[in-house]
Amino acid sequence: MATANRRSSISSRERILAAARELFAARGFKGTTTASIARRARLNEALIFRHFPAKKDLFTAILREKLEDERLARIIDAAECRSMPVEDAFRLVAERFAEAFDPVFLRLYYHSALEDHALADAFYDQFVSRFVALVEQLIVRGIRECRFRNVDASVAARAFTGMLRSYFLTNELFPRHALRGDPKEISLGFCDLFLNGVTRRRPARVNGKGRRWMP
Amino acid sequence: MATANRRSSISSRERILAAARELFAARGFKGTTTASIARRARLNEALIFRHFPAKKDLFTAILREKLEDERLARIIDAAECRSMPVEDAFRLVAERFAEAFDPVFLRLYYHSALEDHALADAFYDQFVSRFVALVEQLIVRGIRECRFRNVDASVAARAFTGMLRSYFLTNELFPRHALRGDPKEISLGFCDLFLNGVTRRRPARVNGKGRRWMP
DNA sequence: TAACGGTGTAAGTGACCACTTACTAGAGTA
DNA sequence: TACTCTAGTAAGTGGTCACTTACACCGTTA
Repeated sequence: MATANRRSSISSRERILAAARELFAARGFKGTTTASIARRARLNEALIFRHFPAKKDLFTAILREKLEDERLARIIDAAECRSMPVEDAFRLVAERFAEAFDPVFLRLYYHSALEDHALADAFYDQFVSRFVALVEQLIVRGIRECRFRNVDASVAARAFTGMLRSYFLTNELFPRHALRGDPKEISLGFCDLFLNGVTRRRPARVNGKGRRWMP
Repeated sequence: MATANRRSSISSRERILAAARELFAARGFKGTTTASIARRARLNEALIFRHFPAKKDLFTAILREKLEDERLARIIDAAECRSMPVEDAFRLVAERFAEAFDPVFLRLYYHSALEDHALADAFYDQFVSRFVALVEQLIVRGIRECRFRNVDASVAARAFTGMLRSYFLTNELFPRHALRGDPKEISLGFCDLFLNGVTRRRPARVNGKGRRWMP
């Protein structure tokens, strides 16, 4: 510790948080030692306990930061969506989702969900379920405006958000199998599939009746 | 320990595996102690180390069991799908997925994926990626047979499998927000959405042109 | 019956971990 | 200068953990 002497406690607090965020994300709560956090933050382990009464409080502080993230709040703010055609609203929502995606937090989030941490539930309440609800409202509106079929809105909302969530989760956890391409474009591809499905519309030249067409 | 005396080593091995499976699933690898496994299996901790050289070998034994699961192998066996219309193949695949779903294993799997366990990757290679590949082949076939639009098959395959995976994952991790209803029916609902999308087909009475219809 | 091997156990053991204690260094202020 | 307050540290401490050791029990077989 030749140099490091004159450092404000604010910056050391930030350094502890940053180091802890990365380590908790990579190894989970139990898998991360306070000694390793101190090592990565390049400061003494005892300092951690000056700033946070216990290891678990450090963990909750990190999740809480996200709970107060304004960028995330913007995604579930439906205001702008109301004034545009539903189809465009879907595209906007998908793009926003791709923008807000944070791989470090994703890992933290699933770690804490699996470890049954109360804050993961809080995060779900505050963001995920409201995001699903926003999508559901859009679908209901689409049906009312006769643009959408009369589908089950809650199932459809899960389907749409599921495509997005699963895509980002898999890309992060299994990078070897990640889908190549710009995440925003792929998210827009999901929009197209969600809106139109894969089935071909009535073909230009009808050469059969019912559901049986020739290949 | 009044009674328990005459018990075969086979049954104790099974009991160790069963106890470990539940605990690892609930708390992850680091979060589970060998003492707690012994307590749940109602036997002495030292016995665990007679059957498995180390804790991690117990964990890998559990994942390996799944890797050899025949029921899972059936899902990605495309044989039966080839002889039926693509639409029906999708419904079959979705139903099989719902049948094979195992919540205990799901947790184990994501725990090990987050903890960067090599066997999680092996599981992805052996099942998940082959499942996605099967769906992708079905889509390619649907396009070739002119039943499907000319969509990007790999994106569409992720979309379809993502709906299913995300639905089951969320139901397990956030039961308070679980979608009510029979999982098989909901999976079939996803099929419908995937095949047809949400957008309404050309309406019976056309009362406008372009994309702007009246509500 | 005596030696053996498979099944089980109680009691460690050293390593590691979250957290504490008791201390130093220096800046601000009277 | 003397006091105080804050930032920082080295060296514990008690508890927990994965894993080991040494031994008991008992059915089988030579």
